[in-house]
Amino acid sequence: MAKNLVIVESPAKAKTIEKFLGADYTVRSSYGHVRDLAKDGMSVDVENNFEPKYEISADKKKVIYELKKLAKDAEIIWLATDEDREGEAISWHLVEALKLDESKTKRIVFHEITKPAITKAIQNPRKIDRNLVNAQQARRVLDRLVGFELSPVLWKKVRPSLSAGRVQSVAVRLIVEREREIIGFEPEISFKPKAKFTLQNSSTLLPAELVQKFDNYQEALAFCKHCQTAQYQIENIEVKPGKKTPAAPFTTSTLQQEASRKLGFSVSKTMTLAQKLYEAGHITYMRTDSVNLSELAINAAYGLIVNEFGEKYAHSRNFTTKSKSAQEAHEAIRPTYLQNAKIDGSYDEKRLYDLIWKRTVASQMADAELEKTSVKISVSNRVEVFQATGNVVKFEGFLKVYNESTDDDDETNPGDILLPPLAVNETLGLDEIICRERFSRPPARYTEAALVKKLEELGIGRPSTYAPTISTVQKRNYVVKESRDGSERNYKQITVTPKTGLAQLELTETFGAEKNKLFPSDIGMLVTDFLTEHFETVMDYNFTASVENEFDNIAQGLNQWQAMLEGFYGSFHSKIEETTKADRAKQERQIGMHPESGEPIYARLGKYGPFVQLGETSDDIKPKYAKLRAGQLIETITLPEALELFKLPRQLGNFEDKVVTADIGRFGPYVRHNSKFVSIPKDLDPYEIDLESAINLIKQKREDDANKFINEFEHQGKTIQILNGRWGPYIKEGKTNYKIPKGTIAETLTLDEILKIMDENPPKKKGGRSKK
DNA sequence: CAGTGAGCGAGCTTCCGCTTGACTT
Repeated sequence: MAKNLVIVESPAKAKTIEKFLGADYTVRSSYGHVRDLAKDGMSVDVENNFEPKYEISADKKKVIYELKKLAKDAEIIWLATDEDREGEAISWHLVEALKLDESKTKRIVFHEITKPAITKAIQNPRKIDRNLVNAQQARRVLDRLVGFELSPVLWKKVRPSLSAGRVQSVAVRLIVEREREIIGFEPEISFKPKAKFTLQNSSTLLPAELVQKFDNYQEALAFCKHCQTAQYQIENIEVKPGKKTPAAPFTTSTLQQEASRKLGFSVSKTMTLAQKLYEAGHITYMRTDSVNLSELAINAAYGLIVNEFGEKYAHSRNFTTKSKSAQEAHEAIRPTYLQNAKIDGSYDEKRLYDLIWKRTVASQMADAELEKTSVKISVSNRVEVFQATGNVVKFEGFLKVYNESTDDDDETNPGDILLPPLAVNETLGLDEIICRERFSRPPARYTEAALVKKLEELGIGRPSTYAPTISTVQKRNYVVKESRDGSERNYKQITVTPKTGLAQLELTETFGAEKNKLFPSDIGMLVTDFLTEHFETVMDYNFTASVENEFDNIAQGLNQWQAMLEGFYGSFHSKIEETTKADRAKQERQIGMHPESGEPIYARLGKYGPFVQLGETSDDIKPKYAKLRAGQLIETITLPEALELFKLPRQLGNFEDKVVTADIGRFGPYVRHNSKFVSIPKDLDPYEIDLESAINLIKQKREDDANKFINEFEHQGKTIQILNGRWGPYIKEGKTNYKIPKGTIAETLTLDEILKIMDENPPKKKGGRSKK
């Protein structure tokens, strides 16, 4: 039995460290937190100094059992959890849960998994920092109080099963407010002429853009008319050196952003892949807020760059974190072995690794040196000037391997834009002017990764919670991630060429198309409004930052954790009591009147979601209802859109003595006949479809269903069918489906074989994990 | 599965941060 037991948080880390430490050390993992506030109820005694009730988490019982056994026989137990608030608390909870003897327990910390770092840590043990632990308890208890007191208010005042919390509610608020900025946005129009000039000594054309812009069509037209006969001359040429510095190595947040922009990965996909890379030993820990690289890594990068690209490409640097909330318990995300430019793995794992490798190497490379040339071109008898810009990369430096993307625009790569040789006072000829109407753009909707970036800037959430938070707000239906088609609009354009003269055109473009963006739902907007009205403090974007400040004070021993909670809870709880007496939150808007009947039309949020209502509820006649379509909001739906909704369902006529209707449901347009549903394909329209096409669809569906049938058996009075489904053959008994194992030939299965399969492949339960 | 939109009421829902798998689609 080993003399020493070392406990870390992650099993992959344990494996690595064990190799460094040798036979006298057993290294095990706690798998994160082992104890938490008891699962049911508040488990915080607010009457009694916020006494927390902790319990060993259900999934950690076994871990604790194993660790207890090992601890009993060890001479020294080294608690090597992460060096941050949560890590310190894990160590303390381990002491409590394992009932460790303080005299044989030591606390050690290291930020990087290298042999010198670990050896040094072993030589410098300390005691558990109780102040830091208390800061964590304050954080934990505050989050429980906020979440478990706010959520029930929502159940009563809005709808059951909703949730609110310090992090998720602010995340939703960001999306709601951004949407409202977009709704209220009035685009400003402008006209900015772009020209191409001919040169005397060269056949290449010189592209240039007017520095000024016009804010109405008449001014733009007057300018373009003038340009037909104007003289053009180079007024001056300015050459400015510039440089570009590589971005810092990846943190969780920047990795998520770049993987989203460059590879199109969702935040959770990035994390799943990174976890795989980490477990395979390819990269360092992937949940980190640090941009720090170990000395070992910096040296390895230097050697590699000198070797690969030459000495002048190498530039060792260490980056400092901008984020104030960073706790920096780990290194930045980097390849474990930089010499491995390629690894084995799935296609996406390789792509993510490649991104990490390039970003890390580039961060240790020289600045790129650029040269920006700016040429001003005067227009005779006008004050406006055209400008041509050229960009030349004089020395590519880090750009040789990597260039960071931005959210704003597609044109991010500063490739060379070469200008032909030019001289001051040189006269130019006009080849073409295109002056098109431009519309200013509203702020962009958040992508998942852009939301993570914003949350990090506000200090809200941690690397381990960004991905879960994004999935929570979607699970609660506060937010949907969607792609939406844009709409069309007209724009004016004036073109001038020497040959064809001046032409005025009216053209169309699509705008506002969105891909994988976050949109708020009606319920998300309602909950946000309700919470901001009653709980301004918690919903404030600075709430987390200010409580973090107080946690820091506790960690430094300047304040007592219960005292801090007392200060918060008093006013918070009285707000809760107050709100319990407040009115139910509801969302209702009168859109207008029906143009023929004069009945009022409302948009409302009901039990089953948002809908429009035609007529008053109090009338003797029942009002007519229709559900809102995906993408429509109570806040923005218009009268014509509402009228359109009432046109469905349409009765198309009778087929086989049963009525045929067309409507749009959750899964898109459908035709219904004899309580059977048939999807309407994209090329047909539920508003237009006639009885004949609908009958064809029904007949087609029947034929498909007939092909679906493979076999049928009777067993104990029940019918068991073998059917062809979307994912191959399956067994159907009543309403339950059973999977058939791969490689089984469904056509020849006997009843006995089928019963055996049904027995071995029980149907999955609905609604996720059932709790005991 | 996609019709619903009144009311009653039992029993339930919920937080954030650490970690992995075990799941489905």
